[in-house]
Amino acid sequence: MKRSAKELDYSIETEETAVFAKALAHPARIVILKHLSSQECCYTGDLMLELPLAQSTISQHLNELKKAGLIQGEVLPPKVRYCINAVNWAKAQKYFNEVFSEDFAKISCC
Amino acid sequence: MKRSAKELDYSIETEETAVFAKALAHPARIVILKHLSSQECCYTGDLMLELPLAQSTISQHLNELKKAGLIQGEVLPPKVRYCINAVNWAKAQKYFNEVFSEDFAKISCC
DNA sequence: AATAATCATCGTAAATTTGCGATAAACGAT
DNA sequence: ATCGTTTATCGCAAATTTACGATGATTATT
Repeated sequence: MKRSAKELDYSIETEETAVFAKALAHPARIVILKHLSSQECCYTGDLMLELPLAQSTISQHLNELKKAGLIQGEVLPPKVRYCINAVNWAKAQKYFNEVFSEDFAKISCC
Repeated sequence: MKRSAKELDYSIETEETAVFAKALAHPARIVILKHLSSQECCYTGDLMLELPLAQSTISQHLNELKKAGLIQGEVLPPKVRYCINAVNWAKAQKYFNEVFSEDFAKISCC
């Protein structure tokens, strides 16, 4: 890794797509996102029942998703309720649709 | 990372979704995929014109995409022609659509 | 047989990711 | 004021990712 983080070698959209993809790049985070998008909201404790991971690890995964902008947390002491971030969710939908806009089902390329 | 790679803690679909997402989790690979899906096929040399990376690094990224199943290479000495893998491309489309099936545009969750 | 072109692989270094237990922080309830 | 509940953060270790230059492999051309 010799490249500076400040250089801008790619378009904003390309960079953001990669950030969203990285957020999805772990099965635990897929589980969390699917759970949140089907159940509207949930607490960290709920996720501990669905994941084979320590509480601290789940908290880290939640933080990854938050950093990527896909979820948001509302503090309701002593709990924290997590939900999908609607704005960035729509953005991610759009970006992934663009990546996969082309359909190769009937094209025999090679 | 204390967990064994052999344990199966998640569903096959969840694991595969994460693998596809990891393949997309770098801007260079987004560029490659977009290029391939718009241009049908291309050679490694073509990608060197579009990416600020060394040839060996691009080769590694191509290998990542190949391992994830999203692309395939046909050896045409001394070149190699890369294309989208239609079967897994369709699979990835389906998986991402499932993750993002829910629409939060009009739902005020939190 | 030697050369040029193209791409993969090797070796290495730095950064990041993933995981855990332990501990801290926040707050309601007692 | 202390205790229990819930979640975040710290510190650490192991694994993986990303990047490069150098080298190797393959094959057409000379």
